[in-house]
Amino acid sequence: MPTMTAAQQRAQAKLEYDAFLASCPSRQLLDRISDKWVSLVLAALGSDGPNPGKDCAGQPRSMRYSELSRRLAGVSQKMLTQTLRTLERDGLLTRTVTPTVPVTVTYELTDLGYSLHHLMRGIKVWAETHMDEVLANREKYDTRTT
Amino acid sequence: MPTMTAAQQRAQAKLEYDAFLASCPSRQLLDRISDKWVSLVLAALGSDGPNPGKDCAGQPRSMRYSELSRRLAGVSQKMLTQTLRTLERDGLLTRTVTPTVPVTVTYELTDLGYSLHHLMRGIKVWAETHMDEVLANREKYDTRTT
DNA sequence: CAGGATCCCGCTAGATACTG
DNA sequence: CAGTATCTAGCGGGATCCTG
Repeated sequence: MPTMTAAQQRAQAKLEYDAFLASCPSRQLLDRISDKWVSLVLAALGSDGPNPGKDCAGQPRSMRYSELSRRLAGVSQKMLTQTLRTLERDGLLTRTVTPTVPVTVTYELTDLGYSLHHLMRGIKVWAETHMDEVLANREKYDTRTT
Repeated sequence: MPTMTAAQQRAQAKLEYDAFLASCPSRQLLDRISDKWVSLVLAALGSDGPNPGKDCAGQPRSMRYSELSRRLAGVSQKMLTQTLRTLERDGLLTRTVTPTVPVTVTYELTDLGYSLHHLMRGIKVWAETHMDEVLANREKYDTRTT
């Protein structure tokens, strides 16, 4: 096993983690990012809300806590805070505290977070795009006489 | 109450579904596909396990229940069955029962499921790829004296 | 404004046992 | 083999109150 190309070594290193294995850390990571609020937070931070047409402008957008809270309709402060904390811990976003009169806290995606944003946004768009199809499939499934 | 404002109608027409809204069906769909087992099932069905090198060959791969059970280490029959049922109901995969001596059941992605597979696989790969980075970030976060 | 802390309910995931 | 059925513990997550 002496000769191994650099590419092979790199490939091996990449396969180091396998989310199919229960004990693999990447399984936990997958579980963590496979979360409704995570996907929505990332989607919100990655693109501006009011004008979704001009998406992926390049630079991440920063948002305040209250902005996020409003954008993600129905989220509780607990879940929002919790989600933001874990995302910050994982290095997906940064939390900036500005000591203004009432304190101002802004959140912004890191490069790492932005890389995931692209994927997550795709998931969200998929859900919105294929909603009709899925709905139709469910109806077919539920009304089959079999 | 039957009358809807013009703004509401326009909003409805423009972006029929918006996962940011709590009441939108796509929010539920997003929640459903934002699931550990969903992502793993889709990842498993989309590409062969033993030889992941020859990925995305074009036609979906069919797998038996027991195959999936083995591939997704740590999954309970309940969760696997439940996940497969909902995915079937949503039209993401097909369930085929072959009345052999011991009954044989195979699962296979539909075109719709395959379209999602690409995205989900990206998420899984992302988790495996950036695991080290995330782990490092966590350590930094936990050991900061601030 | 942006959370921290606490209580507590509900659903869900897991374990176990049974079946066609 | 490929599930279904049942029971239960655990915790995800909402509601509420409080703070810098």
